[in-house]
Amino acid sequence: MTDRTNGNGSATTVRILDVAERLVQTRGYNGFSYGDIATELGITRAALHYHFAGKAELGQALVDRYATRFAAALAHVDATVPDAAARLQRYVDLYTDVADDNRMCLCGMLAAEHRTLPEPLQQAVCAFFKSNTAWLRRVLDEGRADGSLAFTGTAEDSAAMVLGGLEGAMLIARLDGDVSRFRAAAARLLAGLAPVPA
Amino acid sequence: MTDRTNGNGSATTVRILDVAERLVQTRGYNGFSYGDIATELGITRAALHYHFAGKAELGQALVDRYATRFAAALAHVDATVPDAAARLQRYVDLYTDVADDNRMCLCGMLAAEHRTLPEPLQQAVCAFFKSNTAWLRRVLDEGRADGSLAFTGTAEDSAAMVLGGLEGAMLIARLDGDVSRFRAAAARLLAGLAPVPA
DNA sequence: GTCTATACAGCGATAGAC
DNA sequence: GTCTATCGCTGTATAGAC
Repeated sequence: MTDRTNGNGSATTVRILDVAERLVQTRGYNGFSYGDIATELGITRAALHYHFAGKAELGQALVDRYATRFAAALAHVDATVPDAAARLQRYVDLYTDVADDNRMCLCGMLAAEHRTLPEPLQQAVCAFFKSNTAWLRRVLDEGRADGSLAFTGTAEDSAAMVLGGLEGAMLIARLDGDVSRFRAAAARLLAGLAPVPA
Repeated sequence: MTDRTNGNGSATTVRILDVAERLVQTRGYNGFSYGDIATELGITRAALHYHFAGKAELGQALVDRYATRFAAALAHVDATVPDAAARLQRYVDLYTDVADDNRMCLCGMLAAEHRTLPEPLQQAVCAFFKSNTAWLRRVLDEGRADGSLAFTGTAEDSAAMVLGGLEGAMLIARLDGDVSRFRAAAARLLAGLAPVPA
C-alpha cells in the first residue's frame, strides 16, 4: 500500500490514476503535466512523486491497468457470449463506451505519440494492440467457421481493419463530440462482415 | 516574401514548414519544439520567430498548406479519373503514400491532440475532415449510382467508415513500422465496398 | 534574414521538514 | 502522505545588434 512507484494501494493512488487516465485520453501524454493532476486533486506535484516516481512510471501504470481491464472484459465476453458475431458486437460496444465519454482509447492516443514515449511504454502499447488483434483474429476465424461472419482474405487482415476502423472513428468523432458518427462508422464496419452481404 | 507570420515566400520558410510538418506527423504538435526545428536547420530559435510569429501560427500554416495540397490532389483525381471506384482507390493511394513514410496523417495527428490546440487550429483540422468526408460521400454516391461501388445505408456513414478506417490503420501501422499492415487493412476496407460482395 | 542575449514561465524531479 | 523549497532544464517569446 505504501510502496513507491506502484499503481496499486491507497485511495489517493487510484484517484491519481483516474485523473491521469482521463487526461491522457483527452489531451495525450505530452499534453498534460503533474501540475494538472495535482491541481485537480488539491495536492502538490511533490506528493505525486511519492505515488509514482516519475511520469514514465505513471504512464506505465496507466497502460498496465487499462490493458488488464480490457483483457478481463474480453475474457468475460468469451465466457458469456457463445456466438462469434455477438462477441464481435460486444467488442465494438467496449469501444463505444469510451467514445461516449468523448475520450480517445488510451492506447490509441499513446499510439499517436508513440515516438515520443519512454521505451517501456512503447512496448506496452504495442503489446496491447497485438493482444487485441489476436483476440479479434480468433473471433473472426470462429465466426467464419460457424457462419455468423463472412469475409475474404485472412482473419488477421480483417482484424487489422476492425481495430483500425474503431480507433480511427474514435479519433475523428472526438473532433465535434459527435458520437453518432462513431456509432455509424462502427456499424458500417460490422455490416461489411455480415454473412448475408450488406 | 518578407511578411512575418506567413507561410509563403523564402526558401527558409519552406524548409521550416517541411521540417515542422515531418515533426508533427511523427511526434505530434506537443512533441516537438522550436528548438528541434532550429537545430535541424542550423539556425537559432529566434530566427524562427521571424518567419512565424509563434508556434500557433506555424501550426496554422502547416494545416493550411496540407489542406491545400490535399484539395489539389483530389481535384486532380476528379479531373482525370472518371470511374468512382477508381477515384476511391486513388484516395486510398494518397493515404498509402503517407503511411509508406511511416508518418501519420498531419490532421489525424492533430485530431488526437485536438483539445490542446489553439482554437483556430482546431477549426482548421475540423474543416479538413469535413471536406474529406464531403468528397468521399460524393464519390461513394456516384459509385453506387454507376454500379462501381455497393453499400447499404447512407454514403455519409460509409464515408466516415473509410476516413476513420484509413486514419486508424495508419495510427496502428506506425507502431511497428509495418506498412503492409496498413495496405492490408485499407484493401479490406475497399473490399467491403466492392459491387460483387467480397 | 539571422544573430546574441535575455526574460520568464513551466516542466519533471529531489531533499528534507512535518 | 503531504508539504515547502529549490534545482536544472527546456519551452516560447522578445529586444536589439549586425
